[in-house]
Amino acid sequence: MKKDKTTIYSISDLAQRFDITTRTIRFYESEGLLSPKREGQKRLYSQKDYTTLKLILRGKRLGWSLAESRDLIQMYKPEQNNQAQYQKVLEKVIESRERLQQQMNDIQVMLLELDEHETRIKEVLDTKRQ
Amino acid sequence: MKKDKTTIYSISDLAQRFDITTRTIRFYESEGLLSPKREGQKRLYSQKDYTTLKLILRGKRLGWSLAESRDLIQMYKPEQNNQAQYQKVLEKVIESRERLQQQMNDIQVMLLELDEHETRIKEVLDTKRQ
DNA sequence: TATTACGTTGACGTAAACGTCAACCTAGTT
DNA sequence: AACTAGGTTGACGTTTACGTCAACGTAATA
Repeated sequence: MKKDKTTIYSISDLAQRFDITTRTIRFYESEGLLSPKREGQKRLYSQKDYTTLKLILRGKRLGWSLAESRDLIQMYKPEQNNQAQYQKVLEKVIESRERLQQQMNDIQVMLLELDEHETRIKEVLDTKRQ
Repeated sequence: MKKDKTTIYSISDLAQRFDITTRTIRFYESEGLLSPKREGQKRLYSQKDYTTLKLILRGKRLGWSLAESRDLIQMYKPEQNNQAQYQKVLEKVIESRERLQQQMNDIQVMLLELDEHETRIKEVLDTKRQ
């Protein structure tokens, strides 16, 4: 079963696939990050919802707040019809990109420091060995 | 005044330079991330403390918890004397690197999606213009 | 000597992001 | 009909990372 457009997930389905709790998923909805269809009471998640969740969790791994992820999600929604709206979205794109580039930079610095530290340690271990 | 080894900072000095509050700095100390010298009651921060703070804030920008940053800081301390300790540090180095690489990957995906979205929007704006 | 600047230690408050019940509904199975 | 598996909505609790007082100390300056 691959991700064709008609695939539908239950809440526990998603919880399992992403290794989070159903409580978390409902919480994201209450915060305006998700808005699944309903069948009676039960929530039905589409492929789009799945993608949105993936985006949220990616954001979390990068330390983005739910509010920030919600903004991103809004940005990707095709509700913007007039020119002014588009301009705002383009500005948001730039902001997000800048944030991500700062994070990239931070990561590179951290990786460099890790490398240096590793080298130092291995040198100590080597000299000890003689 | 550049960063020679003897430069000393007051708490409000650091707060200004990093644009955080003194409360925050004291909080980091209470959580075991900093341990400045004292002059009577007053805290005196060395160049090492400065560097540690920089590391903490870099971690924050990447969504690392204070506990994680504290582990990193511990890792960089030259207290480890026996082989087993060094081995543990090397493992930690690997873990940290993996985490950072995951984050790098997440960033690249996000940047790609931003690019695609920007392109789509600009296409719409272009076709509208005709 | 009084004020001002800068620092200190509690103690309590708060926002974000959930966890943890409890009480309930519903559809299918024994 | 009773049970089980999954789902629902509150409501309250918890952790992290600080903010916000209050009450006090100390050193330099007016």
